[in-house]
Amino acid sequence: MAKDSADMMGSLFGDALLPSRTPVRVVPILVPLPVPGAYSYAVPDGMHVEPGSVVQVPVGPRQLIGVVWDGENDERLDPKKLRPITLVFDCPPLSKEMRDFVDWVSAYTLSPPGLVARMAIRAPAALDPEPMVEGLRYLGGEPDRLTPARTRVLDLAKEQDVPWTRSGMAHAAGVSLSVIDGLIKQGMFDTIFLPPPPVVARPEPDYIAPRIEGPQKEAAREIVASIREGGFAASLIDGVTGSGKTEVYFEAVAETLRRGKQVMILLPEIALTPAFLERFEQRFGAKPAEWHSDLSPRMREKVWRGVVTGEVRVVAGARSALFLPFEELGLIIVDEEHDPAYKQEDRVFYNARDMAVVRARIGDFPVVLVSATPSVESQVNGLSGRYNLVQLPTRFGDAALPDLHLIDMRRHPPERGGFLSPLLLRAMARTLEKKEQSLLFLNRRGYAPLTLCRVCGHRFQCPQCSSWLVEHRFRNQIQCHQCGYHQPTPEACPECGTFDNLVACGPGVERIAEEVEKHFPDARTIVMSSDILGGVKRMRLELEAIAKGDVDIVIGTQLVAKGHNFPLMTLVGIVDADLGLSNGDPRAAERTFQLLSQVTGRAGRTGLKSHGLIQTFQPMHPVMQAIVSGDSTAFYEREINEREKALLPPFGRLASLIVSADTRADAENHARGLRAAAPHVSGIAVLGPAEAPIALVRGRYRFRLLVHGRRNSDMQAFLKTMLGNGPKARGTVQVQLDVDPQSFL
DNA sequence: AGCACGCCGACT
DNA sequence: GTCGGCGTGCTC
Repeated sequence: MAKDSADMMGSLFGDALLPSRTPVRVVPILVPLPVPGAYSYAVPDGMHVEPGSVVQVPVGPRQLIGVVWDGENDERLDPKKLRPITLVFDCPPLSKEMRDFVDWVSAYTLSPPGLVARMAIRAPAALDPEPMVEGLRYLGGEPDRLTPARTRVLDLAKEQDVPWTRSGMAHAAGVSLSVIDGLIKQGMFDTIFLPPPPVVARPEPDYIAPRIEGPQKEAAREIVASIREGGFAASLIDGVTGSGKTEVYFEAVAETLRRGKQVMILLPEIALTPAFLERFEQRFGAKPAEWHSDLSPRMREKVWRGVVTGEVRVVAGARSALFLPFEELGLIIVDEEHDPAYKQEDRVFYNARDMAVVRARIGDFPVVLVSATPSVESQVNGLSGRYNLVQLPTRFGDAALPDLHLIDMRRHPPERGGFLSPLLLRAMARTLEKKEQSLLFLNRRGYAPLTLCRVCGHRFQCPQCSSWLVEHRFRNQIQCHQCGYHQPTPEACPECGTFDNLVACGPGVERIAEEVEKHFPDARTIVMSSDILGGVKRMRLELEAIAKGDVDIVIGTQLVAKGHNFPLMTLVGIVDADLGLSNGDPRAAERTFQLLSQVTGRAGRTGLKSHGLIQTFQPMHPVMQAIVSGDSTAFYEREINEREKALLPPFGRLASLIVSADTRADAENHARGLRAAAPHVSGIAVLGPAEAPIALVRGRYRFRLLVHGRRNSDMQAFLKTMLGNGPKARGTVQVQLDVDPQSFL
């Protein structure tokens, strides 16, 4: 085939003579800006780019990192006027799979594709190859004077003829760096450049035989079988705390590694503890690579690079790990599937759990969701057979579920001024006598949630957001838990000026601690809440102290519910189990169920008999019943029905739009604006954050409307494209056509 | 996102 | 008269 004439001319006369005859190659590039699509750039002569290439391009006055994308360029742009790509980074291009995933997430979340793509290339310096490491090679020969230190170094170098680093060798030989430097000066060593060491060692699937038996083994077999079968499959492991869920999914990890594929384990940030990494190491002989927000830039870069090149086989990470551009991903695990931390709610709004399922579908490999208390939507998927439901109803080994009882606070009220029922206090006393540990849980920081003036009735309210100010006695402050506002605790009422008449209403953990100290002055008591001073370091020490048995009574907020194990804990008391049930969140019951399950699950891992006492004013409430009976079936059934009821008329099946926002109130406000702006839309359903997922699961609605964003023009654009030209509307919204994830599966 | 421009009210 | 608040538009 003859070359085209321009090319022939180019080779005859040199390209420089005929610049205008060479057609400008133009490629679409996603830039990290909130614009609806790709920008077009010219590819300079001699530069090689392909879809997925990571490049630097000029945008206005600055240089940004972008990704060469698929698809057409905007023909309205004159190719000759386009700005050229500045440079191509030396790293593998994003795979087609990854690009499809970015496009899908962008369409589904109605987020600009460039902002989604940015999440996949968020390891800034990683885009240049890692610098080589300087190594030393022994050349042979003897130095002029042989000292004992020098002998040790040379013996080591002769014994292990491998490249050493300066500091590595000094350390191994037990000498100082100057000894090594002296030998280098004498020409004993040659400096060579070595490829950088791997971030983490390779995990071995068969490092040890799995320690699982009975139902765990059966569950693992089931999941491993689905991996062997190949292709997409979604499973939900629903197992009580301590049932060995982790060991079960480790078998899925092992099988995937045996098949030469990479694995991603997603965890809520809080669960990425050293304990988890060690557990992984015990099974696989090496730690997984970590990925979370407070990774050092250097480490972030190494892991990112290891993932694209395929050197890293397993990543354990928080939700942002979902966008790591794996070379050959073969399995995603989403542990603590129900955890709200999987929701990202800035810039790009997404739930990493849902997007993990999508990524697995696109890559055609399995995904495993794991939880002791699955979210209602995953439960629906499990029950309907869309997900393969794997249940682990019993604890593993010698761990027994604690014996749980409700304390009806109407029949067993605390003494005046107190919050702990005599029944709970008695159980605590018995536990102390046996030299065992108790945990009191109250999900409320500070001393008291409300302060008022006995004389004039003034209530302390936040000047910025109008929620009550919470008294914190440790810090001598009153704080707003909504916006962070705080001031010193006042001594006089600002309204009537009266001194010493301010009264604290209701309990916080600090106040419970005060009550416990009154009843058990000799017990070693500790409060664990996110606002104790001393940060992570102090917390780690305190957890150690608890594990060693140096503490008798722990009083804590949510913080104690997650992750940590308290091996000596035999009594758990829930101070106010009803807290959180009546805050207007349609997800309140579900969240309370999850929290209470987690907290009561903290006890009883020892084999010692353990108890849980739950103080409630509503003993018949479905959450309380589900918790004490250990049977959540009826609870989930009811939750699903409740959510469905919320979807019935006035809009029901006729609704063509769903307005959903962070709170139901926000959604209502936005919907009001929309109804006024677009009276011809047949139905606008207003859903709180909780109902929207169910609506999608049931496939009732064709559109979803996410109400976010800040510009009037977003609203206008929406009205124009989706509703036709309605009257001008005020308000700020961002809108997207919804692609039902379930129809995609 | 960042930045520039333009329009109005509060001031040295 | 200016400074600076924010609402709006633009970036291939």
